[in-house]
Order: sequence, then structure tokens, then C-alpha cells
Amino acid sequence: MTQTTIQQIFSNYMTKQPLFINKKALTTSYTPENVPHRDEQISQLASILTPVLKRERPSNVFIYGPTGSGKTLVTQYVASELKGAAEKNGIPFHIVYVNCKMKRVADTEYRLLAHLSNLLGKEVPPTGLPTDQVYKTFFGALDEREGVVIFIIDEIDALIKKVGDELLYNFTRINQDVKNVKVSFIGISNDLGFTENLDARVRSSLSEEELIFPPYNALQLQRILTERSNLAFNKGKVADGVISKCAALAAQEHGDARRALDLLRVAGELAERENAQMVEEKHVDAAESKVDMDRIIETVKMQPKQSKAILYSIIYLTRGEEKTCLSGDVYDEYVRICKIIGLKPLTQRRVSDIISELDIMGIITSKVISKGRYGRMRDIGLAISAEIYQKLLNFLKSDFGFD
DNA sequence: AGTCCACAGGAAGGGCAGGCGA
DNA sequence: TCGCCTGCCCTTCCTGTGGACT
Repeated sequence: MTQTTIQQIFSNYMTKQPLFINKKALTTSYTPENVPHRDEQISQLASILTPVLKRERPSNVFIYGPTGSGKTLVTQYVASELKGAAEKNGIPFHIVYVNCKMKRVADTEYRLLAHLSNLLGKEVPPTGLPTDQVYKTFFGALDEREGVVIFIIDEIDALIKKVGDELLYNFTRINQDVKNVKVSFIGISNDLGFTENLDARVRSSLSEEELIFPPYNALQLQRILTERSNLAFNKGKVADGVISKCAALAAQEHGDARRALDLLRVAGELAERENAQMVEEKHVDAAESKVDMDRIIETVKMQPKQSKAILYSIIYLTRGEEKTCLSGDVYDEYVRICKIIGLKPLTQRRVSDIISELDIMGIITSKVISKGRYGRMRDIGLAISAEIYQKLLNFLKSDFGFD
């Protein structure tokens, strides 16, 4: 390559109009100025929360809806608008947001309380204190405030499934333990049947109001994407059909707006990388498999060695074909792999739990079957495409030092 | 109808790392 | 330093179970 051509590449790069103006507009953390297709939910939530402006405690609210249906966005949007209105009128009002799915942050009772206390300005160490002490610190931190405090607890079902509903029971009684503030809760959950398993007292007092968020349809997704892509991309850099394709793909996945935005963002990144003039439909196709692949490979990377060995056993037995295997065989294979890589095998009981975890992560599918006289066991298959299978296999092999 | 397989999955508790207060 | 507390990962022990076989 001559020096002139290199210079040309640089100058092309500098003079060419970039695809993106503001990539952040396509991320989930971005809060847009308005939230389309959620007017009803916004006004419902706003009217539930308005007592704040009269210095009164609003009802507790439970919000349900599938992933990417705008629950978190709407809640944060309404809360911040309310905060603006409260500030204008000199009314003390605080919002505390926490997501219970954040590993090692708020996925246990202790961690949630410690995290909330930290957000309220009272430091609590990540471990080491008795729980009642943490409750005391939390109440203390709360009582130093004035007016109304609203806790937004996102993915609350994940937490309660893990720690039980006693925590929520304590929350329902919180207003008896503090003097200076009035406290309300907004619980956000993907699981519609979540409150059915709750203690009746907890259910009635925590879900004084309920809001349901339906999934977006393809047309609604299209409008959301158009709005965001106008913010994110330079004019004329997105080909016709790209947005509707992203919307259609995401609509198939239960109207998940988050996925639609991911697809568009990744398609843009892929187009940028190959120096394309604009984002085209082929980039969306490539983005679709990349989004899935990245999610799965990243999830597997974070797993401990034991889980990887179990997953490898399943992959080995099914060989990526549409074949399934049985839990007993997986355990035998896993023990064999452990011997090869010098790992102490876990018990069958623990392996059974890890198989369930892999199932929840969406990497495998498993169902309990009975073979009558020959016992009851789990039938396990892979839940990933052939392309991802190959990539995952290569990753695991290199991780274990196999060739 | 009763038996029996090969597990699933609940309950209890052990061992460990790590923080706090005395 | 010690005793006590926590979460986390794991084992041990146990009961439950769908359906083929007798």
C-alpha cells in the first residue's frame, strides 16, 4: 500500500459524514423526552403518585409487563417529572431506584438494604453486620429525610423468588418505624403471576394499585425506532426497510423494545465497521445473530468452571444437533470431563441445580420426563442455533485447553 | 393394584471468606 | 485476636413422582 492510499483512507475518514451522531439514543439507559404509546400508563401512574404534591403518601404500586415494554422507562419518566414539579413547589420528595437483578448489588435481603442505605447516604459494608443492624441503619437514613420517599424496586420478582416475602412484609410496616418521612413502593415485575404466591397481608398492602404494560406491536416499535434513529443517526444514513425489519424481528420476540433498539444499534455498528455508506437490511441480519451470540457467549464466560464443564458435557452429548440427552448421562460425562481437567466433581444434587440455572439463562432447555420402570429424569437439549453452538464449543474447548 | 426405577427437588446444615465490635 | 454476624456454594438426607413392568 502506498503512502498516498493510506493518506486517502485517513482523509476519507475525516471528510466522510459519520453514520452516528449520538449512539447513546439507542441504548437502554437513555431517557427520551417523551415516551410514545404509553400515554395511558403514564397518566395512570402520574395520578396515583400526585398526592406527593400535597405532601401525602401515594399508594404503593405494582407494575407488570414483559421485558422491553417500557415499565422502567415510564416509571422513571413519571418520577422525574414529579420531582421537577415537587421542586418547583418547594416540596421535599426523594426517589430511590434499585434493580434487584444486579448481581451482588441487590439480590439478597442484606444487599438490598445495604444498597438502599448507601443510596440514602448511610454507608453499610457489603457484608458482616447482623440484619437487624442493617434495618436500623436503613430506617435511620430514611428518617433523616423529609417529605415523601418513593422506592422503585425493579425486577422485584427475582429478589422475592430468592429470599421470600418476609422482606416485603417488613417493607409494608416501614411507615410505622419512621417519623419524619412517608414511604411508598413501586414494584416492577416481568412475572404476571408474581403476587399470587405472596402472603395475603403483603399482597393487599403492597399492591394497592396495579398497572399492566402490554407488549408493543410492530407498528408501535417502528415509531419508537424512527424517533430514536433520528436522534442517533445522521440524516439519510439508514436505508428504507431497516427500521421496519428491526421492529418486525423484535415484535416476534414479544414486542421487546429493548431488543429492537439493540438490533438497530448493532446494525449501525456493523455498518460503521465495514465503512458502509449507510445502514442496510443485511446489517440487521448480521446484527440479529450477533446480538444473540454476544449475549450467550458473555453469559457463559461469566460462569464458574463447574457450570462450564456441565455445559460442555451437554454440548458434547447433543453435538449441537437437535438431539437431547438425559440428566444421568450428563452427570457421567461431566464426571469424566472433571477427571480430564482435574476438577473435583460436584454431587448430582448440585449438578441438577446448575442444569436448572443453565435452563433459566436460556442456553439449554430441559423438561422432566418419566421412563416408567426406568426412572424419572430430565431430558436436556441445547437452545442455541448451529452458528452459536460452534462458537460456544470453540470457546469452551479453548477455555479447558482442549484442541 | 402394586412395585420399582432414577432421578427431581425441598430442607437443613457445614465450611468458607469477610466485616464488625469488644 | 476472638466471637458473632453475613452471603454463598456445596453436601447430605430425605420425600415425592410418572409410568413401565409384574
